[in-house]
Amino acid sequence: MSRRTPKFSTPLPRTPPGPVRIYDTLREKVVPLEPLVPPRVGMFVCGLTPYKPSHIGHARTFVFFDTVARFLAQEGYHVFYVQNVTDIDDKILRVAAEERVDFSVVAERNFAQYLRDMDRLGVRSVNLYARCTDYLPEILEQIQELVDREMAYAAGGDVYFDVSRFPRFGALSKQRKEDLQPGARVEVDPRKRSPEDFALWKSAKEGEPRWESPWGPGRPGWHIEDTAITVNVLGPRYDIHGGGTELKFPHHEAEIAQAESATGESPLASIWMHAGVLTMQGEKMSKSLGNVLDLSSALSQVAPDVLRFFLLSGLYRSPLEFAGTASFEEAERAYRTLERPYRRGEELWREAREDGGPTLPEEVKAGSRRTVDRMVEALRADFNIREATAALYGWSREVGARWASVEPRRRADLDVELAPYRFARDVLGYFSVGTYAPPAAPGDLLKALVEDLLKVRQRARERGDFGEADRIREELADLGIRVEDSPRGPSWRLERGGT
RNA sequence: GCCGAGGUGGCAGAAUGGUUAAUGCGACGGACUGCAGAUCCGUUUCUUGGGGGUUCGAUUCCCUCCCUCGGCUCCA
Repeated sequence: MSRRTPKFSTPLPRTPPGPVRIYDTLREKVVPLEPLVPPRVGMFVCGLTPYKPSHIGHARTFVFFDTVARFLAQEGYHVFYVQNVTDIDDKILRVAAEERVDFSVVAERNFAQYLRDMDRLGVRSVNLYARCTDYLPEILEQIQELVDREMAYAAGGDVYFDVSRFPRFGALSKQRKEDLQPGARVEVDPRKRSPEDFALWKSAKEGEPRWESPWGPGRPGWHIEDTAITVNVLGPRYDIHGGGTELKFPHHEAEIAQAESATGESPLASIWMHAGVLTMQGEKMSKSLGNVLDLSSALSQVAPDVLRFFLLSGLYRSPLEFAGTASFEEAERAYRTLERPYRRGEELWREAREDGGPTLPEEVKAGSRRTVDRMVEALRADFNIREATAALYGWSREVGARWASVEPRRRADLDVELAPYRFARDVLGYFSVGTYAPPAAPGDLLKALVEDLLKVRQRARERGDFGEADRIREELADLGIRVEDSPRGPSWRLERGGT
């Protein structure tokens, strides 16, 4: 596949080539994406530590980077997207100890749940989920390399990275060593030579899981797995590193220090992307603060497609405020006003004639193309999803009037009119993610009964007995069956949570 | 204290050194409908946190003050 080849099942208007521009935290400006080995793009995003079920704050980051990967693929890049899974760490051990089970039970249970939730949200672009515990040889090798180069030192079974040997430490987060407040939030380990040093290897305490190492039995520190994984999977340098903004310091600084010291190559990642946090009542949603909404609870309150839409609203770099149910309700209304015309268009497409070419006026075809162009341009400008969505709203107004009529249509025309929606579907994941439970799977018996009732109602309407007609409609509504009249006759569907 | 990101209409939330500051939600009016819904059309509200500066012109650039959020070794 060459660059710029659309991946769509239906032809999409060609958008003129142009670079994707992304804000790079390290350089503090928007820079063009220039892959090291075009058209390949290597992308790594810091994954989660599955010690608890994940929440909608995590989902924001991962839904966003899923969209990044989808868009880059749409732009013709061959994306390889890696996410790590920190399946061994202090908190997992703590939970495992409480439950009296092996740490892997806790990690695998929560990770499996995470995968199910991500699947429901339409996150499907990750090519490799790399578990820390699957990379012990690579981790040990990288630590050894750092020790050999005297960038790290062993101390009582632990191994620490010597930050004083890496002057660029702090470049990403713009922190100067002297400005840091050691111990501001976390106790300083007395075995470190300097407070800013960080652990590469932690010696095993009594009863803890352990792996053998030249420094004694223990387990990897928090930061080392990511670079051991990326150096081996993506190489010493790669194109995009993503993660939540709160990981900038110290985690991403540590990654840079480790990888660049171990490989001697720089920069580790060409572009550092940071997704803003999800806040709740003005505070970061955080597992440790406890102000979290678990993904599974969220998905019991709101349809997955609406949740995805909500998480993608707003600029990815800014904080996104979650105001509880009100946020979901507003997102739902906003999303459905896009979804309704899309569904209508696809329905018309299914009913349309297959033969013949497009008959739409040129300005309609141009309008469709302009809309897609505007969406592509918005996404190329540092993933402005909001602007891309605004373009789709504009297009919805245009097709809304045409699609209200009952004239017969051609598929070729509808392909043109649907192109902007299909772009949103494929790239942003709108309209393609699960909606409320039974989408419309009424049994045959129910179907027959409802259709019969609607015939009775139609006869009542025809003889002007609107009282009876409305009564039938209301009674059906009470049963969760929604009836709507249109020039094409009545239609009905099961409401959310309906029969 | 230090670093970073922000403060835009009733709400959410974009954008730009220069015509009337997107878009959505809400509200109001109209068309369509027996009614409702959906759809379409129109209206509604901000002069862009306070102050100062640069400029022919700033919401957009600079300075300063106030406030919010994130980070300063648990965190997506």
